Amino acid sequence: MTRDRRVVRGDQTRQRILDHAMAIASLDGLEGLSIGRLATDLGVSKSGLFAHFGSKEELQVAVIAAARDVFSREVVEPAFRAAPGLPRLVRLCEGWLEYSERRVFPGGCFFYAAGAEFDARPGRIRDLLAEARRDWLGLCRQTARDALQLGQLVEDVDLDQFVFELDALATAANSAALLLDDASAYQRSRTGILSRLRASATGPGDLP
Amino acid sequence: MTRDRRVVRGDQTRQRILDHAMAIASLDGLEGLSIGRLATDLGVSKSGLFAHFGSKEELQVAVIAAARDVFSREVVEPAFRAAPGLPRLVRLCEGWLEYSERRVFPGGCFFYAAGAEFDARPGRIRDLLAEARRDWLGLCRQTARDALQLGQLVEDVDLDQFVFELDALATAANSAALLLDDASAYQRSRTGILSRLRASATGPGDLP
DNA sequence: GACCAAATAGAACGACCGTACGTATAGTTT
DNA sequence: AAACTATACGTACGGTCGTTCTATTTGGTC
Repeated sequence: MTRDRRVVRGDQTRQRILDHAMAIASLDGLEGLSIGRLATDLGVSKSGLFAHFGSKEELQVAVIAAARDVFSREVVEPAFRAAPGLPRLVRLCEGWLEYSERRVFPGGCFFYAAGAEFDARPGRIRDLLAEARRDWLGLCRQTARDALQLGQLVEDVDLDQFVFELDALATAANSAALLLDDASAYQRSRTGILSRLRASATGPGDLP
Repeated sequence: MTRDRRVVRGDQTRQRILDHAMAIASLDGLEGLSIGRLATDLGVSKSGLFAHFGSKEELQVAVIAAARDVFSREVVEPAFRAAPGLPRLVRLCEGWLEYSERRVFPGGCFFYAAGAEFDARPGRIRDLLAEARRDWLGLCRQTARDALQLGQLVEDVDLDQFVFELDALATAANSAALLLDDASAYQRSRTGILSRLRASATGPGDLP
C-alpha cells in the first residue's frame, strides 16, 4: 500500500511541527505559540505549516492532543507496568515528578502551563485542558479506589481528598522548581506525598 | 502645594489604568494585556495611556507592584490583626483562600496566573514574580517560626516542608476552582490545611 | 490674563499576527 | 506518458501590536 507511505510522509512533518510546538507552548504558552515563529524555527514556510492545521485554534488543539500522547507515554504507561492499586499509585506520583523534573517539556509540565493560561478563558481550548486534567485526576482516583478494594488503604479514606492532596503536592513542586529555581522542591514533594501515602496505607508493604 | 493636586490627578488616572490592567492580566495574562485594548476599554487614547509607563514592560512591572499592594491589603494586613504565631498563620491560609474564592482578581490569584506564565521566561518580570512568591513563602515561614518559638508547634517540625505543603494545598484549590469549575476544591483545601496544622500543632488551642 | 508644565490626544511607523489564494513540486495511479 | 493528489511554497491582505512623533488641551502659578 502506498497509502501508508503517503500518510507517513505527511505525518512525519506534522509530528515534527507538533514536537517543536509543544516545546514552545510549554515555555511561552499556547497563545505565545505563533505560526510564523514556528515555521521559521523549523525552516518551513508559514503557509505550508498553516495548511497542516487550517487555523491557529486547530493547531492548539493538535498540540494538546500531542502533549497528551507524550504524557501517556512518559507517565501513565510506565505506571501500568506496576501492580494495580497502591504500587501503581506510587509509580504515578513518582512518574509525574520525574516527568516534571526531567523536563520532558522544557517549560515543565505542559498541562500546568497551559491550564493556568486558559483556566479563565472559556472556549474549546479550556475545555480540552480541563478534560485532560479531569482524566488525570480520574486515573489517580480509580487507582486509589483499586488500592482501597485491595485492602491497601484504610477503609475510611476520602478518595477525592486523598487525590487532591497528592496532586497538590506534585504540582507545587513543578511550580517551585520553575519559578523559584528550587530543585529541592521535588524532594519536599516526595516527602509530603510519601507521608500522605503512609497515613492512609494499611501497611508499609507496598510503599518505598 | 499644587504638587499634591498634580500628583493626585495623574495618579488617579494611573490607578484606574492599573486596576483594569490587573483584572485583564489575571484573566488573559501579563502578555495578553495589550496597550491598545486597555486604552479602548478605559475610553482613553493609546498614546496617552502609553505615556504613563513608557514601555509595555514598565506597565507590566507597575501592574505587578499594584497587585502586590492589593494582595497585602486583602491577605496580609487582615492576618496581622490576629495574634502572632499559629493564629496568624491560620488567618494567612484562610485569607489566601478567601482572596482566591472571592475573586479579588477575576482570574483568581494574580500571582498564580502570572507566575505560571513567566516561570520559564527569564527576565525582569519573572524575577519580580519570583520575588513576590519568595516574600509570601517567607512571610508564612516566619509566621510558622514564631509559632514554633511560642510553643504552638511541635519542636521537630520542618518549617520549609510545613510551609511548602500549606502553600501547595492552597494553590491547588485556586487551580481546580478555575480550570475545573470545582468550587468544592476550596473545602478540600481547608480540610487538608487544617489536618496539616493539627498534625504539627502542640494543642488544639489556636486552631479552629 | 499670560505662562508653564503636565496630561492627553492624534496620526503614523515598522513589525508581526493569522489567514487566504494561486502556484510549483513530487509521488502515485491509471 | 498523462492525470491526479498531497505537500509545500510565495505572496499578499487586513489587522493589531508596541512605539514614536507632534499637537492640543488642561490646571495651577505668577
